[in-house]
Amino acid sequence: MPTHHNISIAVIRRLPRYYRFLGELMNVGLQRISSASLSEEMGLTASQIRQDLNCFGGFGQQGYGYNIKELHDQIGVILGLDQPTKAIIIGAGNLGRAVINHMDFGNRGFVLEGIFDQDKKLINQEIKGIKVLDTSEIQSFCNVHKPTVAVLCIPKTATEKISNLLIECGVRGFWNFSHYDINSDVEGVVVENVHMSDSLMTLSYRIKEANLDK
Amino acid sequence: MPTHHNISIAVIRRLPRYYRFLGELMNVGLQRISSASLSEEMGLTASQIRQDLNCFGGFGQQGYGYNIKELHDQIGVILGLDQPTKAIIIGAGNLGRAVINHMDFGNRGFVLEGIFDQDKKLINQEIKGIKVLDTSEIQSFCNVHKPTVAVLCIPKTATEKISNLLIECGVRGFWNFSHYDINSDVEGVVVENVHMSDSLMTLSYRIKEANLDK
DNA sequence: TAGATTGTTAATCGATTAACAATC
DNA sequence: TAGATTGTTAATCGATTAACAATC
Repeated sequence: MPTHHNISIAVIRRLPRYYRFLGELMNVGLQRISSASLSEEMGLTASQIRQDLNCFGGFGQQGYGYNIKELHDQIGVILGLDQPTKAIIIGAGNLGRAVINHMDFGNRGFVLEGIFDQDKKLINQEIKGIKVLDTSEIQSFCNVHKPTVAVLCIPKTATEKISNLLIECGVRGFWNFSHYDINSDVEGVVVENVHMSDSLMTLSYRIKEANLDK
Repeated sequence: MPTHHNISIAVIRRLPRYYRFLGELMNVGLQRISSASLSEEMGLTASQIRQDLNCFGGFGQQGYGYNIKELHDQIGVILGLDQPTKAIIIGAGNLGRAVINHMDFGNRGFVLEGIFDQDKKLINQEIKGIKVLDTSEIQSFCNVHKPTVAVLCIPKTATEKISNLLIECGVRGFWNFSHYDINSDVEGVVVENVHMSDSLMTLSYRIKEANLDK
């Protein structure tokens, strides 16, 4: 079981990308690949690939390269995809429903166990076989099911209050789609802020810059 | 008009966050703020804030700090939010519809002008007042409307072909939600890969790591 | 064995932080 | 003027890249 500490966030953010590319190569039927070939495939340096992988152990073999399936599966284990983490989602509006229907939680290391909303029209509806519960039931649900992670698809005005409640209820991680930055000064609480709007504005800047010369 | 070159991507990615925080402070009715106060608010160093802002010019005043509204609006201009870029969206499934309904394109520097899907059941439906067109009409639509950006909410299997078509049609930027990495070796084409799955797997890793000691 | 390619150390590069003179 | 705070240069830190000995 890999228990590697102090891995930089830059490396961690590249892991899912390695996982994805190796998965493709696997599907294509390839057995082995060198860091040089993979670097060409992925558009980064062979050095970086070897450095990254060596944070977690020697997966390669001198003179041979890396076994694609083995490396793919190992990265899956490093990411924790084999030990599903219990998750709930707060907010079943447009975005929440799209996340529920679109995301393959099972293959990303999570199992979705609860959906909450405050809208009376949504409560008791079923989405992907899970019944939408009233947000007032979050606390009692958490006491029973003890989810580790909450996906937040709620307006920014509600995020601070809800995230504090959830931390009290034992939630240890947030996948946060709201436009509010959760500041997790609480020990052991992890936040992944998605901030789609920020991403879109970044594109706006870069489009403009790319066309300055024209 | 700001025409600043060679700004690092790290700085650019912080701009929307500054914009967001300054917007909040503005709404609260504040007039001015020092880099020191803003750094506390945002959880980064005052040095970094001053460095970042100085990439684009001297917005502050010694002994006083920054005028919140002025700085907010300037960053908006830097991001290009005042000159809306024409966009189309390809894919009106769960995710596509959520993006259309949920994203405030108008306040993020874009105007959504077209929606495309290949599903006969969706074609001719209206979403947010825009009629869904068949993907076969992309080319003729682009000839007339000349959109600059395409939002891709399609499966990864379709992404390479569609993105090549769009580049031929004059599209210069992609907001890509598919699990395929568009490689924009084409001069002047900008890609913002969203990769929600990667984000989720990153959370899986970090949750696991944060709880190793337990 | 010879060739290939890793794992790992050292060098480089870039980004962040600290310091302080300039100035409002 | 004195105090505050910026703009900017210099120092530090960390991440990426290059190089090469180890080894399959």
